[in-house]
Amino acid sequence: MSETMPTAYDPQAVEAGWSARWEEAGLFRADPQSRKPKYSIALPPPNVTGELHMGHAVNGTLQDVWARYRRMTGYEVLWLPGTDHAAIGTQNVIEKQLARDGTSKEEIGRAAFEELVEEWYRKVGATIVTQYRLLGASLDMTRLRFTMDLEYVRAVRTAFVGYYERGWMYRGPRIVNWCPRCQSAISDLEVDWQTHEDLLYHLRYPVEGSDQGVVIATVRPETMLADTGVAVHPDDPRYRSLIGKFAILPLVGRRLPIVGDAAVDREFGTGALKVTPGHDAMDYEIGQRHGLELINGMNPDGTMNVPDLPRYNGLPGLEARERVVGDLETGGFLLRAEPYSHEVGHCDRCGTILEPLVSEQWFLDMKELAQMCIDASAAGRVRWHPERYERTYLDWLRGIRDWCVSRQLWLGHRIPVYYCGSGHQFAAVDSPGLCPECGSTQLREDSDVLDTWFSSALWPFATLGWPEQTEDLAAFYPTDVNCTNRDIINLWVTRMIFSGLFFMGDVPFQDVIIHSTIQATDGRRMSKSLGTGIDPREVIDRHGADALRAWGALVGMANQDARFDDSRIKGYRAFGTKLWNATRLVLSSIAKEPPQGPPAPDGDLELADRWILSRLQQAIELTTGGIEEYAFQRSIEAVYDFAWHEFCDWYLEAAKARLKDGDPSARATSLHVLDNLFRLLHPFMPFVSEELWHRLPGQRDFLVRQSWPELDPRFRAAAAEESFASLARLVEEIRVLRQAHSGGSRGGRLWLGGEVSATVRELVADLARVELVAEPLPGSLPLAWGEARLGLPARADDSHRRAELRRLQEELARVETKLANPAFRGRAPAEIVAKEERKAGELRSALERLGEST
RNA sequence: GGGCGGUUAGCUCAGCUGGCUAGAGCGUCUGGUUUACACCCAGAAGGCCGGGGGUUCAACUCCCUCACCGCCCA
Repeated sequence: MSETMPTAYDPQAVEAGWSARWEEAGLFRADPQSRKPKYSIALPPPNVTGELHMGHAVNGTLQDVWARYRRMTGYEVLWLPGTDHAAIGTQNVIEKQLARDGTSKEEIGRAAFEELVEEWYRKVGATIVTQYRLLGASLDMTRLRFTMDLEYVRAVRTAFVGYYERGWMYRGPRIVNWCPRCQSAISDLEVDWQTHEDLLYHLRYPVEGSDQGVVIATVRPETMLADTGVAVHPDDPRYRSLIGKFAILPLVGRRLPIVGDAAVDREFGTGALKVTPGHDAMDYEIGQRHGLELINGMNPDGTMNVPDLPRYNGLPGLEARERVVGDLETGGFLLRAEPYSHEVGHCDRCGTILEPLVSEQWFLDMKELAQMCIDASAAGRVRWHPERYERTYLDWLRGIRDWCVSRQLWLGHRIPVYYCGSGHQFAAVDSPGLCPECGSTQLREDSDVLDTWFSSALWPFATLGWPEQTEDLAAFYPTDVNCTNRDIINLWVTRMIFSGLFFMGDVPFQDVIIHSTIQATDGRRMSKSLGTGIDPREVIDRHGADALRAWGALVGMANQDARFDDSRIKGYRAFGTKLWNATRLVLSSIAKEPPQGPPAPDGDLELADRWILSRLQQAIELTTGGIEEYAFQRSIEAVYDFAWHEFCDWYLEAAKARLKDGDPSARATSLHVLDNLFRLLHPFMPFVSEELWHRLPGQRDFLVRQSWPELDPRFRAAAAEESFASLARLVEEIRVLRQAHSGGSRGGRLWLGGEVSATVRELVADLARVELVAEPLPGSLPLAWGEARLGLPARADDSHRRAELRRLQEELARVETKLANPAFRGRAPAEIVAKEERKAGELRSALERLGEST
């Protein structure tokens, strides 16, 4: 095998073939009839608005780690892929494209627009699938889903009808966040708040039958045209006497009832509030309480809708503002305008300033659904990682408002509600031929579509075939883990939880993992428009998917944000090279005569063999623990350190000679360690681990079908670990000493005193590259960490030894001070005290050896 | 205004429930090629662990406070 192994590791060459081979072998196809325990994850479906970015790559990596690890620990795993149609997002992308071509969706018409949408879905959907394959994601591609699939559409309609029949889906005029550009309502969670520096206008409204007026303050003076009242706080002595009177609306002349309402903030502005129920959420509520008229003063495109006032009718918002302010000033109603900083809502898809607007929309009553979520959380049925995000979820649920689920878009799931000529209204999963109440065939379907999140909320079970009672649904629901970004905790995760509880009677997943947000190298947001975005494919081209994944797994759950760091990714590529070469070394020595089996714990093993097998146990424990406890950085570091700094740096160096001489225990040990190492590494770096594992002797299936390394306590060897550690310390001291005195990486004559086995003598000589001598040579240097003397050709000066003595003396003084403190001896655990005493002893003997005259 | 996260080596970050001389990768510097690997090997330098206070035998770690950076909600 080693003959065919290239001398250099080339990630592209290694990775190229494996995704296809894995998929052809059906390794990731889940079997609902399997008798193994089930483990499932629904991939958070990426939007088809664009290709995958670094955040998706990290998100996918984390899930792939669990998927592969669970397969190796005996589970039947389903990791289900798919994409989301992202109605408003996709519509915007296509509209921008049309605008670039100098046309618009209105110009080309609905049918042509829908064709463009279909084409877009196909193109981007295919790219996304390719990207996951490049990443090595072990998704079950035979179950690929899209939120606009026919079966999925049916699930969405069924869900709507389910809520409708429960009486929780209602339609009515309410204040919503209206985007004049998208010409659609959007939900509270889709509002992007930005600070604006505007003017706060103080306006005087005359009071009927009085020569005084009431002064109100507003930042949106143009909305006054739709004012239908003035409100003051009922306990405000400044205005109490006005309650029940009327103000006269300037420019319009409308009589405005002055009402007392406790919702008025006495501290804001003048403490008196103009009430515009059609264009402000709080005003709407005040209007409702006091029976104020509701006037819709704005068209869906944001222009003024005041047919009785031709001077303003049809003007765009800002122009209307200028004209209104000018006229108010002329009329003497404008007292002053002062700079004012406040938060203004923008559409998070297109950036347009949102207008609060009364319109007829569909709402989902959230009272009971929110309570179901709160209860599930209290019962511990959903666990958040990190835990603090549970509060984000609970805080939102406790202050929840009904969910506006209708959107006025050209693409998305049509609301399955029908109206007949006689005014009946009903919801139906399947398109009905006639009205169930009056039999009328004159049916009109509701023209609105559903919020995309309404359909995404069904993802964990709609993808498994719901509402049909499928085998998949029985086998794989609830899923185990939901792994996502914190931005969509409430937009998506919470809504999946109540949807699952309502329709399936169970939470959709037990663990929610919120991973870190990937930032650009300089800490800015990674975004295509800022030019800070990085395509994972570029990184894969440079360093390979394995390297990207190792880094992603390392930083994915470590912190709230993670900066992109090319040098670290590059480091994992170098790690791949290291493993490649270590494998070449081992293979070259065992190729002719492969070991017959694993090393026997009680067999004829040398010190180095016993040591590395014991260290392997530690590596298995740390790696496994890290995965189980959602702390992948511990796993990665454990595998990396073990492989590089223990196996390569020390074991292979120590065992090299024996390997070449055909020593059976060295061969069996090194093969066993590599085999285990590749298994441990496989969830993180699947390609290179698969490749190298396949090159080991014997029949090879696929790594993901092998069992996860298990701890074998018989390989734990505390004594071997201790002797190897002190041997290594001695070798290091020799290297330092030699470099301090003569430079160079070899040479010197070492005398070793005390009771040291021949094995250790040879190992020290070999690893430190010194010659052993029977007697200490005159003028040779003492070592601190062993009964030994090193003779070197050149003796420069004594400064290294003096520095070392000083360092050890200082350290000893610290330890002795601590031990001399009765409080320490009295209160610290005996174990800690004993440790300090041991340390003091070691330091004293090291000082004694070094202090000997030279 | 309320909440959350962060501040540790030149850079990017580890450091779990307090207890090794505070670590890693990259970078810098010194030395090294008897065939596993220069994407390498052996070393070194570099840190008042953001400031102040407290608890404790013991604080990077726990508590209080301040400053700065970032995010979320209103």
